[in-house]
Amino acid sequence: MTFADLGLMPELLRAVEDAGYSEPTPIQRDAIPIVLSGRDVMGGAQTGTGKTASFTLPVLQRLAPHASTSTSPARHPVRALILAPTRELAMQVYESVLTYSRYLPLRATCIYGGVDMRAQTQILREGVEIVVATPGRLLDHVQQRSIQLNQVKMLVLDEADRMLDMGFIPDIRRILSMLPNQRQSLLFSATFSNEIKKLADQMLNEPQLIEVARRNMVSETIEHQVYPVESSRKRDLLVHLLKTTIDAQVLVFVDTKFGCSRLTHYLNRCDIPADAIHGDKSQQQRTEALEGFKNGTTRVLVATDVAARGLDIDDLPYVVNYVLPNTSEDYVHRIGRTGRAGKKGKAISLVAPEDRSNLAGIEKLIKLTIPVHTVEDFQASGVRDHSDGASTGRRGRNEDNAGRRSRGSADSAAPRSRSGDESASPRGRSERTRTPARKKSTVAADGFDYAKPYEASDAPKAPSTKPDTPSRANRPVAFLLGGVGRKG
DNA sequence: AAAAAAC
Repeated sequence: MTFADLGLMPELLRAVEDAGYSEPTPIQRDAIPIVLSGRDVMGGAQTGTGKTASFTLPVLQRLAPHASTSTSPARHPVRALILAPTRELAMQVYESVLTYSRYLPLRATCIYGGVDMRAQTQILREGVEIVVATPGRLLDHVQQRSIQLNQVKMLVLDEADRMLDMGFIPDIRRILSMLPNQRQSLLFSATFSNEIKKLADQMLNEPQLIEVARRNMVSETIEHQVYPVESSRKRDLLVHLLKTTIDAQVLVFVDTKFGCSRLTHYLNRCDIPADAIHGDKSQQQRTEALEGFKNGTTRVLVATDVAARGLDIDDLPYVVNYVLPNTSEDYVHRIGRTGRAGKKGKAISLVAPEDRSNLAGIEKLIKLTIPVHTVEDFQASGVRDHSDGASTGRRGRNEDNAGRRSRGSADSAAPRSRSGDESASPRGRSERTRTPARKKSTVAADGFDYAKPYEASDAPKAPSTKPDTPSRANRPVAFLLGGVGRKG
């Protein structure tokens, strides 16, 4: 199966070839012919499946008959409107439009907030056939009369479930009310909640349902890992992982904007170059941060959920949940930044005892019991009801993850940590229970030898660790990381 | 309970 078999025109085939693609992905195979036929589409697909091209390509082809080299604005009315929930996502879709429209005289632009309106207004006045936008700024332009939507014949709602979460529904409704009823509408969503179905009912006309991935499924190329750790030790565990097991680019998710900045600064203090992206940064900083990460300049990007959805980063091998997301669905989205397009990825979650129920919810959603990994001196107990201390133990089912917390007898079934740690912490202690004393094996669960000296530059300058040891270069890692028995 | 999105 080739792109030509899907009925795409030569101008688009050339652009696809230029971009280096030869074979359509499943969602492209399903969606492109249907969109070309003019039907409405309700599309469900996990990210990294080529979803964006599955609508940008046929949209461009549908508009191609209207392409014009004329400079008259009247010859370039807005014919296709694509809405996305975040600015970065809008930009990404816009880039896809640019990539595939290079051999067609169609004009496109991207409209979003946080930047000066005047340049956008100017481009809109000159006329564009395709507008990719976030809802707020689009409405702003509508009010300023710099854009007319009464010629829109194609509407795409990307990441519709996210739009719902973000309370965009009133904006969407307002925008819908300005569009002609005679139009083709495409709605893409990672999940099909009742809310989404309701929106689809109002927005779509006899839609064809395309569901490539089973709902709420996660890519099978992703390896999930859980590291049980007290909250207070998370940052040092992360530093440790970044210096040992995480040997490549990583996207680290946190729960708040403040926490995002704080963790980024801490990593930088530990000589780990890291950048941050969150909603309180200027749009320029956001754009630059994402750019640096996408082109590989930045190894560690710390992000809020602004980066949780849809962002397509080539070959991202690691995602870390420094804090578990608030909803299980968000876990699916976050980790979907890795393991894309059939590539392998690792999703590492640092889980504090208080996040236990959250973890259980995630495991229930993804129908997987995530193997627990431990690093000597960083582990915490009580993260899972009966399997704490398990190293890479693969437990078949999660049948009894819930409702067993009062059963002290679970202890006897608790597997031991791979590092030979026999004193795995008993469950049933209060949360303030410190990590109990344990044997000081120098080789950690991940095979990393703590006793081995390492570069001075690796030393974290954690304020909580005692900085008064003379020769930094010869200090054992465990000590540097504030480790052995410090909290015993 | 936080994040995102218009000024």
